[in-house]
Amino acid sequence: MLSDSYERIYTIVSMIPKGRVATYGQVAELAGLPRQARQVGYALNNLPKGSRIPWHRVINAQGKISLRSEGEGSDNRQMRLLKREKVKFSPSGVIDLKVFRWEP
DNA sequence: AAGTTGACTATTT
DNA sequence: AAAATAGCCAACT
Repeated sequence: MLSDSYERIYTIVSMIPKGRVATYGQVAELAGLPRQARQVGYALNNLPKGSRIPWHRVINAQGKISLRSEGEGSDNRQMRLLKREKVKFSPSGVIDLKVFRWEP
């Protein structure tokens, strides 16, 4: 049984258009849960199995990937998926939020 | 019930 | 510029 907050978060994340990204704080705010960026991450960690939520389009405010076991390796699923969405990464692996941030 | 944890963010070192 | 600190608040144990 998932909390309502989780469902709101999943709903918002599902709305992120292809080729765009959103920060945790932004998702939280859009979901009606301001200041609860952490909760967004928490929710994504508990992603329902089999859901097609584009969790890879959610990144932190620094424009970087925030997965718990990040590691510098290029084999991060998230980065690969984002590249497939035509999202550009800086040489440092940073996404230009000025360009790719989702603005509803 | 009370304390710990965390896919965060902004501020300060 | 990068790393540590503080603030935040719901979910988890």
